[in-house]
Amino acid sequence: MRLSELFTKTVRNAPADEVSKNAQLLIRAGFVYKEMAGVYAYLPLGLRVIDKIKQIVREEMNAINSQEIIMTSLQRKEIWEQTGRWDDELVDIWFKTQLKDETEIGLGWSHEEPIVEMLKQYVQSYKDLPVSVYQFQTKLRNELRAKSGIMRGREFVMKDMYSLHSSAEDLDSYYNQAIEAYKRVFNRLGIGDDTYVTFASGGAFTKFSHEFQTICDAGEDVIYLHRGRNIAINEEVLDDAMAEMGVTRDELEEVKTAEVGNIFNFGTDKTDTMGLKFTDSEGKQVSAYLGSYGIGITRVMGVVVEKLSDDKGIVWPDSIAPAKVFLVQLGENEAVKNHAEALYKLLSDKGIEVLYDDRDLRAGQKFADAELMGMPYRVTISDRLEADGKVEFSVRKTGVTEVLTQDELLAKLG
RNA sequence: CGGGGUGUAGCGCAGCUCGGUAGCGCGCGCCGUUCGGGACGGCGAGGUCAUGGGUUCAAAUCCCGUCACCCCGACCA
Repeated sequence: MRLSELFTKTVRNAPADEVSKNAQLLIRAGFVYKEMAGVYAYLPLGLRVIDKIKQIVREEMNAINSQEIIMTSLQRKEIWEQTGRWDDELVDIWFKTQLKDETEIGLGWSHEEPIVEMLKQYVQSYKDLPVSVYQFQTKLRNELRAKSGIMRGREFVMKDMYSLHSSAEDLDSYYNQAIEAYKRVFNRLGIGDDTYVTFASGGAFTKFSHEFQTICDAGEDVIYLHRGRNIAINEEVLDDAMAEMGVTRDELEEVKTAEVGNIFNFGTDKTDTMGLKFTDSEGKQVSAYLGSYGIGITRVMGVVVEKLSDDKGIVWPDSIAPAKVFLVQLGENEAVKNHAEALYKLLSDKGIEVLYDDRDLRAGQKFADAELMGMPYRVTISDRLEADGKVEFSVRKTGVTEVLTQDELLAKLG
């Protein structure tokens, strides 16, 4: 991608009404555009990040035999009335509207009920189980107050997965597979070290659910952490979980976190009320066991920006950076230009993504933009280096800079 | 939803107290000099002063309403 052709541009000042670090940096760097409070559009660079996060999640969900689908945003009132969750008293974040014929409908803030309803049509026998489906969906929630930039909006992208099983044991086993898959996801996203599987409040079938909480000052949750034993507990279930795990309050460290994922065992709670039954091997009708598993895709993006940026801008991990290399061409000298073009082509042909700064700007502006946008590596080609055909290689995260031959560069990027 | 604050050019801001035809910086366009850390000079474009009403000879400025946005709190399946 050539910066000369990219329609977005960087700006020095963030909008005054944007306070959160993630939104300030993402807006300044041209990754997102604010449509209204809590509602952000994703521009070319931001979309690339979203797509990469999705792809990592997709690979890990596919690896545990889940199948990707897309449910709908428009949802039927009747489905939600089955579990009582159409009620504004119970769910206060509904966006509701109506069809031209005045049929009341809701805009999807979650998809548990619709998914269960949909699966009723396909699950009749124990032979149809287990089944796991997931989707990337734009969730719409009428939050009273949006805040923290893209970390808590009224419209956001979430990966939600649902699994149905013929027994509690089978669900447990899958639930544990999902925990491991989630750990791999957060490791690959570059926040694994600070992300903890956390005890949170459960439901009718289990004492606890599990949240994936990432240490982050901009987060909204507080958890209690035992780093040595790798135990994390949400404050809402602190007493119960401490008893369960045999730890005391003074062994635990209080930290601020952002919830980047959660998994929940519904047992047969929802399938009972919604009537999702299958025929077991003895010919009896029984309710299926349901698990649900979420990851906030756009929230994770915000958390990564919050955690990994520095005073100069964003620092993307390799795995989700819009491009691996920010290629800077300094000056309009023919030889330099040709060299930069050739390197752009060479790297691109090798499958290395390059953001090529071919704009006619001064060095300072290009370097400042490179740092703001946060590609993992910067490669500079200039008059000064052209004599011996070398390039400058700089690591965004550490700032370490060295002059390399092309072969050395390729080795670094390989 | 309670409390507080802010709306003036694409972005950041001044002007409002004390009414008199709207200004600065960045960005943008053209010309020239510059060119490895956000250059400099010259010329130029760009504004229903959030919005509706009121007061007045005259409103960005004063009064009333509305909307939007931000912060704190509450809320967060």
